[in-house]
Amino acid sequence: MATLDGIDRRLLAELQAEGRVTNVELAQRVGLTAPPCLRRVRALEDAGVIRGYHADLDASKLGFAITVFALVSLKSQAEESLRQFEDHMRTLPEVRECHMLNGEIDFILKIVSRDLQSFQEFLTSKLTPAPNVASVKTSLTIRTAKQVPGVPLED
Amino acid sequence: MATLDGIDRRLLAELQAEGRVTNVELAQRVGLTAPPCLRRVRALEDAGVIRGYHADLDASKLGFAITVFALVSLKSQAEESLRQFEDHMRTLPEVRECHMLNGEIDFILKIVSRDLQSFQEFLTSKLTPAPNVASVKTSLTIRTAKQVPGVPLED
DNA sequence: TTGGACTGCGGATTTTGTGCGGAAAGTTGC
DNA sequence: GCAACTTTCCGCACAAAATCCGCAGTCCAA
Repeated sequence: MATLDGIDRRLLAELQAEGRVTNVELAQRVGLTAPPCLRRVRALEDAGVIRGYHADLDASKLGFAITVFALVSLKSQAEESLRQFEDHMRTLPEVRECHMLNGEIDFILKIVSRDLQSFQEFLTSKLTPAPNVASVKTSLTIRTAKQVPGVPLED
Repeated sequence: MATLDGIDRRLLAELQAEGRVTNVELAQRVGLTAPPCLRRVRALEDAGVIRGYHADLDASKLGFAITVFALVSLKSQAEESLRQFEDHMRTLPEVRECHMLNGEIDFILKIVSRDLQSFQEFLTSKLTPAPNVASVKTSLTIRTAKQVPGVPLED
């Protein structure tokens, strides 16, 4: 956990909100000139605080109408079984997120698919028959009210 | 849903994976020169296909140790009640995502917090007492095996 | 053939990125 | 307690690179 000063936090907040600002603009916003601003950003990248940058795409405009959350329980919670399941999830492009949870649900998945048919095809041919899967409960997203990336730096 | 050709799709895939590539680099990767490449990107931005760009930050390195999924049921599913709840969620910085679901669970939330104490403070003072909330079931994330933004353009 | 859309080229402007001098803050030794 | 040293980081200057505009040529489709 790196030691960050106030300027670093403002840099991160700005870049999280608007990842393609120019360095000169960014420097103005945080009250620096461009060179030290760039050096700080590079340092944050090298330290792994900034993992990368991503375009935020409109899924519906690209023909991905379906977002589903799947609650998965496994038959065995042995570490090797968990790893094996996670490795499998990493190979499936429809699975965008895979989180291991406490409690009786073992994993939650976020799945993005083009339509209901291709989702069900995915579910029955890729997810449910995966080794060690005990149960899968899925919930379709009706609408998304909020979708903000990252962490709440604003407080 | 915009009409995209193969070059557009490759542009989007590249920008989703690496949102800060320079335009000249991007142009090379998709087989264009820089000016038409930039015009395509601008057009995709204007069309809303690209909603924006965001830095991907390491939550743990910034002191946000806790990610929680909360399954929320409301007392009333009237449209006005749903809207009211969504509006409230939009005001809470800890709530990073809020999706309305089908089935008996009404909403799923992704919540990011600094530590267990501040999360429980948030839960008992902000979420559970929110108007119209019937029940909240939370699950702590043990570890995250996969976290990929956006849509599966690679297929 | 003509219109429309898009590409590639050239060049002005802006941005990125590096080397260097100097100020501020913290540290060591006396 | 204080001076000298070290460290760190800023801002300036300048070179390299990318952005982004006007313009002319090209490729389809009507």
